[in-house]
Amino acid sequence: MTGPNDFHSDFLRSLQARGYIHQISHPEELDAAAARGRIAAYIGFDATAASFHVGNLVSIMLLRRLQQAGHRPIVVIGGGTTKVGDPSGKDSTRQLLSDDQITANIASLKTTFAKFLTFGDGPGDAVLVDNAEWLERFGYIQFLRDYGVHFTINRMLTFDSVKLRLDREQPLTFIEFNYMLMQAVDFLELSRRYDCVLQMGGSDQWGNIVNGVDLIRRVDQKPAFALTTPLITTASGAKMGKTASGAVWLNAEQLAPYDYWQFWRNTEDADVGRFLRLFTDLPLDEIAQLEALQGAEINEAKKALANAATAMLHGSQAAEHAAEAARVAFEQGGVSADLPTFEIPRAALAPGIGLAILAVDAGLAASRSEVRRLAQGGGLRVNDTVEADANRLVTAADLGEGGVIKLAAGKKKIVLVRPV
RNA sequence: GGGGGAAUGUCCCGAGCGGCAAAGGGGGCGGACUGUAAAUCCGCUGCGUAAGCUUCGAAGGUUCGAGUCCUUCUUCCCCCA
Repeated sequence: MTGPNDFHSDFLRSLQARGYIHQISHPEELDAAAARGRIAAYIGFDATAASFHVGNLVSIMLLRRLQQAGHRPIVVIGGGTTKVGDPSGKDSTRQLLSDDQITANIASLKTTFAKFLTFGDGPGDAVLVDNAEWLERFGYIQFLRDYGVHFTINRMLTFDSVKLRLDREQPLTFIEFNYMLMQAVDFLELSRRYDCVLQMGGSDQWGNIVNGVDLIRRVDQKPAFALTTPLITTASGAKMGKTASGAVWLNAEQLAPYDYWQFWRNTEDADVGRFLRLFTDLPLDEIAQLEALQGAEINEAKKALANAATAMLHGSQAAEHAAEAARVAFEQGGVSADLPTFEIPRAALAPGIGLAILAVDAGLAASRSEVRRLAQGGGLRVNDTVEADANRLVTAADLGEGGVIKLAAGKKKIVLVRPV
């Protein structure tokens, strides 16, 4: 939205063309710097969960674009800041995590970055650092003397993250109030260590990022820039990132590649082009063609999106399996071994097991009551036959094609029950 | 320190004369229509096969019966000092 329409650097041109830019602090200067030579830029990630979800994907892709343009991505994992808690965009204080949890989360998150970035010691290679490395070294008084002097309360009170809480008369704890200082110090530290000139992030990070820019310019008189991405929502206005089964995690253990593929396959028509540009490496002209498809044909574009996005995260083989499983399940009505599977001891089928119980165990529903309601509404199917009685017994006689029982809740949630 | 309000279905907002599993939204789920889309329409939305069980900030009490009345406590807001 902000800045000139045509940039000179490959990096910003690419971001512009693919829809990553929301705001840039000094567009011309940054563009010139990126056109002149290799720059280093960073994005910070908090370690509040063991896995990223699609909401973080824009940022991760942004670092990927940076590297593709020949620049150096720096991934900052907030081992230190996570201990403080970012108040941005939240109207209540988040539960603070223990050191052990944070350490475990960091280890888990690291594996995801390797799928999107090339790490190493070369000049364009990505590096990953944990801000606990420097933040934890500070003593309180030293921190206040070194950095506290550069921040006025007057100004801090004007930031959205703070104002939001105050306006809503929600408490903002002192520890959270300090978050923005720590993030600014991160940027300064990276500027000194890696000559990092740019911090990127979601639009809700603008205030935090600009603080770092100001700090660097003031303390070291060095260039520093901010760049934020727009908040990604679906065309119908919903926050992106929910499926039938919950959040769209990037870890395969928390969301199977099949479900990840399905998430992208179910993209709204109006979002296909935008998502292809943001979340795949497909060339822009190819995307333009896919985007131009009309009516039912746009499903081909959604498959391309699902294939590309899944391949990038889980590998091309996983993507092919997911695509094939979906093709068999949806276009032929059959079963594929790649569908989500639930294993049950063969012995349990002899006396028979209640359908409602089985459906809950298999993860199709949260409670037996829910299964019952599903059945009443005509949404429960066993081997593609609508089943109105959630209490009936499921036995070995229900084993169908491939020696499995195919349970479905609605048209999209399918689980194969496999006796072992 | 004094006075006044508020907390509801463990997703959110929000009604609730002492008989309430608790109005109404949003969201979510299912069905219909389509194209595994959107929009629209319909149904469902505490747990349990059922009898029944457990819910309305917490703990006590009054009552045949309490979300609803009383007491104490917790948290949040407002006004006065």
